Amino acid sequence: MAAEVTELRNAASGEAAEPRWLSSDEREMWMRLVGLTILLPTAVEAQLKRDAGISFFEYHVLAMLSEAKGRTRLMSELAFWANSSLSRLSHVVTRLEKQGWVRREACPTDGRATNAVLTDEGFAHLEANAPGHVEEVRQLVFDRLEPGDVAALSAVLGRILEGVDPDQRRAAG
Amino acid sequence: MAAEVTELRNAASGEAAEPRWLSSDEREMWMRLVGLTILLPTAVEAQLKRDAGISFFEYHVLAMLSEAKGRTRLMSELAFWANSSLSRLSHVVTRLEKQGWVRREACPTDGRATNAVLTDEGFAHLEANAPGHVEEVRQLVFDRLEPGDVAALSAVLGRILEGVDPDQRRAAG
DNA sequence: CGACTATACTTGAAGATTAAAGTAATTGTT
DNA sequence: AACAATTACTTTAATCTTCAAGTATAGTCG
Repeated sequence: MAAEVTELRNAASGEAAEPRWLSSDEREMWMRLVGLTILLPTAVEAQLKRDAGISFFEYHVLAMLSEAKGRTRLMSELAFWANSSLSRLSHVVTRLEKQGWVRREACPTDGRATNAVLTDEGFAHLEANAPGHVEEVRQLVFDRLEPGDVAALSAVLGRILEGVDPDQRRAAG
Repeated sequence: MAAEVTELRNAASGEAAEPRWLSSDEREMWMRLVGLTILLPTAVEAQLKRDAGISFFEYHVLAMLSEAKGRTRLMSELAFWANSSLSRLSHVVTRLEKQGWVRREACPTDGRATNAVLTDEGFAHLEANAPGHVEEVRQLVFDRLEPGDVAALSAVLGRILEGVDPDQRRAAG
């Protein structure tokens, strides 16, 4: 009975008795995934910084605004599309406002809310730098994929993303 | 002849005349990849911060040290394995040193170089928190993959990584 | 209607990262 | 051997992000 208790101890509490260590193939994949999460943004950022004087995150914020109708989004919506906390976004929008690329407007229907609006200057800056950016993304990513990889990768990434943020809404910060 | 010149203008300079915009499938995949590079590290970090009081990057540095022979690596080697600039690593090692998890040693064969060494306390801390970390990685990533996904993903990630840092050595910072 | 809680941000300070210089040792050059 | 260039970091300062509060408006419930 004593042995049984030992064996069941963790199972009953919901914890695995023995860690489910990664196999060497899994470990290899994980190392690559970790490397990618650091190196890919860094590489994309280098091009944008050099050619557009802007960070990847700032570019992405402008891009998400440019696609919204009226080039306008609520801060909280924009934060979601930019994978950002509200706090981070607020600081960045302040900077973008100073550059004249974004403007804040009070939301007419909700007194608490703020709309971020892409200005014409902001749109022009985005438009001017989009070709260089997509070319970089192509060279770094898509030119290295084979037919079928896009669909396969997209599906796998989608499944991982679901778990990373189940309710699809990032917490406040 | 005038038209011909126009057509060749950019081709000759090596620039694409018309940007190679992403298709909607490619765009979808890119958005997911961008989301992953932000959300996955954030999620992993949350577990480590909560349970180990350590950042993902710090954990990774300790892990890369633990696998080296003598639990020792040159700063520049460690920076490579941690996907880090030397500057960033230097700051982090200073912090880890203050916590007693890492120690610096002069390299005996090269007066310019510094070895980072994982202390027993550092190893113990890593050992204590590794199970929780791998369990989180399993839940976030591997439990969501189907058979064959590991090999396929690993291959694709490997190809992208080659382009992101062709010489496999990150520049100094 | 009035308190109470929740939502939607904004702000200020603390902590981390990046960028630019600075230091020191080593290697290559003549 | 002397000098320049390179390598391997470290350090300082500027920038950015996160964290913890703070503010104001909007719903909710008695």
